[in-house]
Amino acid sequence: MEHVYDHQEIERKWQARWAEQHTFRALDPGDEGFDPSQPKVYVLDMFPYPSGEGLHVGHPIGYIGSDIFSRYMRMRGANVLHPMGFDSFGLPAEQYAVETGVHPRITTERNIANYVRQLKAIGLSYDWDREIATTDPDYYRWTQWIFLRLFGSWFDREADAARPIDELMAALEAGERDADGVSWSALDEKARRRFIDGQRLAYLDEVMVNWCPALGTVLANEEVTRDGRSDRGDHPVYRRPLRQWMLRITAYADRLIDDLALVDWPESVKAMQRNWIGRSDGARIDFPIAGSSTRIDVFTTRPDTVFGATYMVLAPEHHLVAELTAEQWPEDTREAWTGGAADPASAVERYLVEAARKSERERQAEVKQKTGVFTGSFCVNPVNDEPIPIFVADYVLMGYGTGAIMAVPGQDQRDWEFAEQFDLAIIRTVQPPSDFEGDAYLGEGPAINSDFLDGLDVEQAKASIIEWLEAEGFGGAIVSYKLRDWLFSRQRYWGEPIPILHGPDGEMRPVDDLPLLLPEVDDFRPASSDDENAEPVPSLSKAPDEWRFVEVDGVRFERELNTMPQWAGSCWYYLRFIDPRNDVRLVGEGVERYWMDPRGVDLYVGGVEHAVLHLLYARFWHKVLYDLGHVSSAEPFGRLFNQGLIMAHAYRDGRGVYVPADKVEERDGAFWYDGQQVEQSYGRMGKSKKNGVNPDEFFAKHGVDALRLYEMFMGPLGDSKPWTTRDVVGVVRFLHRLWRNLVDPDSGGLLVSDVSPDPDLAVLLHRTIKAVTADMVGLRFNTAVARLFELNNALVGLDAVPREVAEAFILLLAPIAPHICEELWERMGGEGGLAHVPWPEYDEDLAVEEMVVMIVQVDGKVRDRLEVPVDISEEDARAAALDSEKVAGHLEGEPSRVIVRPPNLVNIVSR
RNA sequence: GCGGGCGUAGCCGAACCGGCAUAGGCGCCGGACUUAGGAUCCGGUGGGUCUCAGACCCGCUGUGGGUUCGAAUCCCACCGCCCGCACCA
Repeated sequence: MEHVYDHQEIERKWQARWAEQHTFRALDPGDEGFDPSQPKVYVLDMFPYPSGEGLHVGHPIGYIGSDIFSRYMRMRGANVLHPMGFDSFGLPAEQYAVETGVHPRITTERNIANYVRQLKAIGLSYDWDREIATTDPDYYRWTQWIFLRLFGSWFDREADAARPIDELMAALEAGERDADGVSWSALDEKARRRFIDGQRLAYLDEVMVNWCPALGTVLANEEVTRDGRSDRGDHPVYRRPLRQWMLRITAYADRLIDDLALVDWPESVKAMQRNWIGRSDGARIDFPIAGSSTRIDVFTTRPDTVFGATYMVLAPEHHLVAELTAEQWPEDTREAWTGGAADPASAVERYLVEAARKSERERQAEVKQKTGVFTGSFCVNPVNDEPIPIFVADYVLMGYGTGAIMAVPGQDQRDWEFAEQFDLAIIRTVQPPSDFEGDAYLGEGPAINSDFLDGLDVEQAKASIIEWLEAEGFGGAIVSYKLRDWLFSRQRYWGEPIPILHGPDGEMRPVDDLPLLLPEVDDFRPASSDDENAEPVPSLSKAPDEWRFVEVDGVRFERELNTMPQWAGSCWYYLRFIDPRNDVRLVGEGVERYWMDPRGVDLYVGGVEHAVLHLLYARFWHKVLYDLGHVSSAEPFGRLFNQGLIMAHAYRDGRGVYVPADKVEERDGAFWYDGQQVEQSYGRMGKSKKNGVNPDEFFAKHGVDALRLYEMFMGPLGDSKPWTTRDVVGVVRFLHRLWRNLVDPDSGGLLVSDVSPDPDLAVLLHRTIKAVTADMVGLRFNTAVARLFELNNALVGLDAVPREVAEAFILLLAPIAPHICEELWERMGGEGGLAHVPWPEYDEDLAVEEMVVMIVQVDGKVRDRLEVPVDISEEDARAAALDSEKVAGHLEGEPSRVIVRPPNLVNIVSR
């Protein structure tokens, strides 16, 4: 028994050979050996952040799936680009640096080396010559370059596209455009600059941010917990305005929605993106203030209900709050409206202080209990001149619509609740059905109490009132979005420096000499404080003065000290893989067109957690680059696939402490660890739950091919499913069985001969080729593996496997379990490895049996099975079925009908 | 509340178009090999009945309806679960 399957030696041998021979190098047009007649396929994984913990077996499932597809497409002859790199800027390395003083660059390099080792151990067929890291200056040089394109562009609404800002300036100077209604020639230099800077796709603006003094940085909304504390470290987070870099993603809102029609993505991801962008069509209505030129502009999706507007609400941050706060309470002010204050100013003041103290999360947690206060002022309903009291309440958000609403309690549940609480009038303007029992009525119905709208249905009433508003100058149809511009600056060290110089007078200049390297600092600690009023201080303010200050034309400029968020590098990395060493361009034009035109990346595999942010940001950048002529496809990722998570059971003892999952035993329907009963739970695999499976141990025991097979065989690639160590033995047996079927254990010689397969085996082989081929394209690797199991089982006990069968089998399995297949292929005389050996073809005639089983049903129940020729005629099938004795026993009298579907089925209807 | 998706055996799952429900794997049962085996190999595995190497019958895809000769598949209602968003006017 010398010649058994030794996975370790085989893996070492073939992984070394792939590396040596650059087996998976992707050839570009013009490269030696490049075949322009073949189609191109760009297969991309979402590149990882190289964390210090390395990979566990749950991580690579998507990589294995995309690798199988890549290997399959190579065998199909396609030119395959399948690269890997690292999204290596980010907080953990910086945090680690704060704790240990080790420079993030060192940590990052170390972690990347470990990741590369682990990924290579899985046998993934990346073109490692194209490896990139977002922290590499040769890479982030181009991230900075793209930022400068954003800075140097504006969004032309008429063209619905970004254009270089020089073209805007030329048009202004030529008098073809004006600056928001003001003639260009009427503006001084500073005003002109302010206007231009306000038009850029990358611009500075004062916005509300999540400020965490303890961490010394602003945080993205996703980094703040529901109770208004920092996700990392659980520190308090405050809302405050701050001047920050913003990217004008909102200009692309409609294109980001519309172009989802161009891509083959999961419907759920498209839905999430649409939802995030949150387009809603409605109207703006301006409510005049009596005796003033001021108007309150509101956004509503239900302009048809305007006759039912019984009060107004401004968000606490609304710019008109101060102006509309009256000196004294009007006579008919109710007690519930005042908050118990002596005058409107103090009531509003007190309310604003409270509202500001609350985080957005806290605000949302108070959905049940509405709060608010009367300003003492009224506006006028333009449709009927009724006075309407104006309130300030934080259930209206400044960030959506206009930050002010007309409240229509009759048709809005939130307004209803507020109205009940504050004793405000409720007027229904849509007639609910007679059996309606709820509060606010949101459904269809004829308009009532609405003057000239009465009797119209909702859609007609909307159209009618919008026409009226436009005619009378009180507003009109508008569109509102939930999407906001992208807050792009961070006060962190470990990110791309923003390449801008600030001069006196607010002048900004781009840094053209890229890359702008991160300066060295002694201390990576962010400026931390427990004072909520502390000013945010970027880490780069600790850079030496030589870096911070630059003299340009005799004037002292200061460098921008904020860095970019982690999303920046991942917004365009798929482009750099195409041309990773180009030092004159982001990506060469010819190769970019070859790999990206017309649908972009052909298969993009990654986790659904990136459904919105990464994928939306990347699409935005891509569209800007497209508008400016740097890329040739409208969308970056033509086909997206989300792999499912590998889940695992975890176990906790009586104290709630996790115990090692691999040491837990099941007995009598309960789970036991070390003599005591433990409780089972289910969730993501992870170190803290002690339910992770170490890949190194797995490889040592069963091998990489077993891991790849197992993870693909568990179930559909897109589903989340539980890791069950017990089940692994199935694929291990499969591999040993395969080896035994082809290799003589005594001599090590091949059990393969040049005989033809018998007809049954030939049919099975060709059916398997057909099925596996279809599964490869559809990424249904679980069923592909099942088919290969069947074929393998059919070879058991043969004295010799027909060569034709053995070769095809190895080729079919090769993308999934490449190591054992390379070894067997070589032993069978194949030369040069099998990465580019043509995929087996099936013969449709051979995939069909001559005789098949036809089922005979009586009233839909199977009563007999008959062996019939595949090409049986309808008449013969009917006759054979009616001839069946078993059928006769279930028939009384003449059948009323006979359905014949040769050669599969005959259904006899007795009734 | 809104949006997306799912429910098949003891477990993971298969079944592109409506046509033999449960392929493949695990587990379990039996056998072989063996000093032994939780290793490996071979066979069986929805339930029931009988005259038990076989035959016959029945049931079955979360629940209840509908369409159809025929439904896991299509339609309606309900129940349960997962994911995302959520005071978005």
